[in-house]
Amino acid sequence: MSFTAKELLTKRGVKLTSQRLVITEYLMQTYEHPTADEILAAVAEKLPMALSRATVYNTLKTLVDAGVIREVLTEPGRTRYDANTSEHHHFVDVKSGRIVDIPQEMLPDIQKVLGDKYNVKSYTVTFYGDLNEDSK
Amino acid sequence: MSFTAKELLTKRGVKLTSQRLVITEYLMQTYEHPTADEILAAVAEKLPMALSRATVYNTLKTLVDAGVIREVLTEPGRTRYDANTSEHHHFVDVKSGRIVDIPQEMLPDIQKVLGDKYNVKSYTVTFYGDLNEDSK
DNA sequence: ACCCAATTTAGATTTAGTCTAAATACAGAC
DNA sequence: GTCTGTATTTAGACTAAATCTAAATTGGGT
Repeated sequence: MSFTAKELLTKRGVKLTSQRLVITEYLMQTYEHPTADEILAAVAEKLPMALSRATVYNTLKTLVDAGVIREVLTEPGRTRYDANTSEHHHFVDVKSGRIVDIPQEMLPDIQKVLGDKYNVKSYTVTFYGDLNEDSK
Repeated sequence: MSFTAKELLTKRGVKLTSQRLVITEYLMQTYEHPTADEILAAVAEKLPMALSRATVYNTLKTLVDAGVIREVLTEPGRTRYDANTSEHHHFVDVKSGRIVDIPQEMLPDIQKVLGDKYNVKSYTVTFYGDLNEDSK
């Protein structure tokens, strides 16, 4: 049901390296939708081995291409990453910047409403607003 | 019904300058969702006066803050701009990169479905897929 | 015409991301 | 286990997008 990072990479045909494993593991256990630099900082500090900026970017590209993670675009100029690859969307709390996952099932299916003219392969919905804290 | 750039800026409390006018006019007559650099290139070439990069960025920020234009985030690392401020969404043709406006009315209203926990102020839907060319 | 605040400007700076070429790691053949 | 070739990682140079700075310009109000 729920895969380890190692199983997931293998399943998706990504060769195992310690850098790829540790980046994937980090993304799987955070809900923070971190940027590449945040990933570098977080992973580098808990690692004995070195980890270069280029490797973080290379690895993120590899993982996105393999479908292991997704890019999240919610603000200008920064790309964030999300290990949740189930179909889902995002809610941005505009005060804190916190990004919360919104499962596909919470929304009506709008994939089909566009009709023949548009062959929709995927879509993302990004909500902006205030997250009601007491119902966290 | 349909405003001139000058009327729109005045209505929104943005002081008139020739740079602001010409950038707003350019955005109002294109459907290309251009980046800041594309705006600079397009506007600079048809202008007698100079126009600096900083002014383009300053002006775009001013116009976004005043609600005259919107930012469009469809791809990593590049911010695009759209003078269509009616509630609408975007379809990205993944082959050509062309971005097409999708009016709010084409979609079910998903503003309300999230319930009390989320106070949605705005949302954007971005579709990715193939645009069927013969029905253009 | 003068003044003051807002705007524009060139260019330096910052930040996100890419590229390059050398070093390292790893899987398969033996 | 060692060899060998390809893939991966690396440091650091580089590029591109956006911001900052401080000086020059503009333009409305008197």
